[in-house]
Amino acid sequence: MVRIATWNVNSLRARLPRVLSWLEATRTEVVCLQETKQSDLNFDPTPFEALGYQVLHHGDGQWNGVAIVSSVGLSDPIAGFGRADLEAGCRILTATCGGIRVSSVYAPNGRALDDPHYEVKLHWFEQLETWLRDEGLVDVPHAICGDFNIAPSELDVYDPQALVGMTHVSDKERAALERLFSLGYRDAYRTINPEQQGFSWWDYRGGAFHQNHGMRIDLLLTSPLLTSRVTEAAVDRAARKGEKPSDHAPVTISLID
DNA sequence: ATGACGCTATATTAGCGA
Repeated sequence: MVRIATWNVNSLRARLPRVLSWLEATRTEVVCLQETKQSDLNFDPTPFEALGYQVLHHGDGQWNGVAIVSSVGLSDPIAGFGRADLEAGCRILTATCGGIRVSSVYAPNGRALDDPHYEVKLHWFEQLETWLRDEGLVDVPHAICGDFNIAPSELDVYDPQALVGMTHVSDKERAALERLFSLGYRDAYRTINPEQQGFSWWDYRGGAFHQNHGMRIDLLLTSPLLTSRVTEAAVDRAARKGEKPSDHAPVTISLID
């Protein structure tokens, strides 16, 4: 059995103690991190290695930044979409862990429907789709894990009415996700839990977590060869509690061998 | 509620997140 988790940590520097204690407590085999907010030059693998993990980091400064932490091997990395001219802010990193291709992704936010960043977001998903096709990744065991900044359906937000006209729930964003499903990928949490709400992000403001005013935007998309192996999918709400939490909780899937 | 909260940068406010 192998577990794969995804966790937007909102600064790995600020969250390092929590991330390390979570790894120690759960011993999750593969963990994809997003928003490390570090450059590769400043990234220190030592504390992960001290716990028996390998780690790869892809970041260039203050914003974004993704990493993969693994105790079951970490090889054949691809940073970004594999070409410097396609790079868009260090938002995707791929490697092989225990025979599974694993991508840690941090999709652009979009900000607002009438903001230029919204088009950047949609374009990034087009690039992702093209890259997945070119690499043929849907035909191998592959998990795309990360903060997609899209809530797949109305079930995945606390109040659909309150979010009309906002990003994360628009038709174009959801269509971008649907195109990944059309390739053959599946939303592992929703496949295992067809009707259960499993929010993974709650705003820091306004007591959103305690009111469970959240969204499910952190997803693990599995290729067919992996979907058939998924036995569990769960959000670790406890990791959103306590002192200095990220505004995201980790989401974990379990795979049979 | 043009709000809240938290993180970062050669900072003492502004940009960004979702």
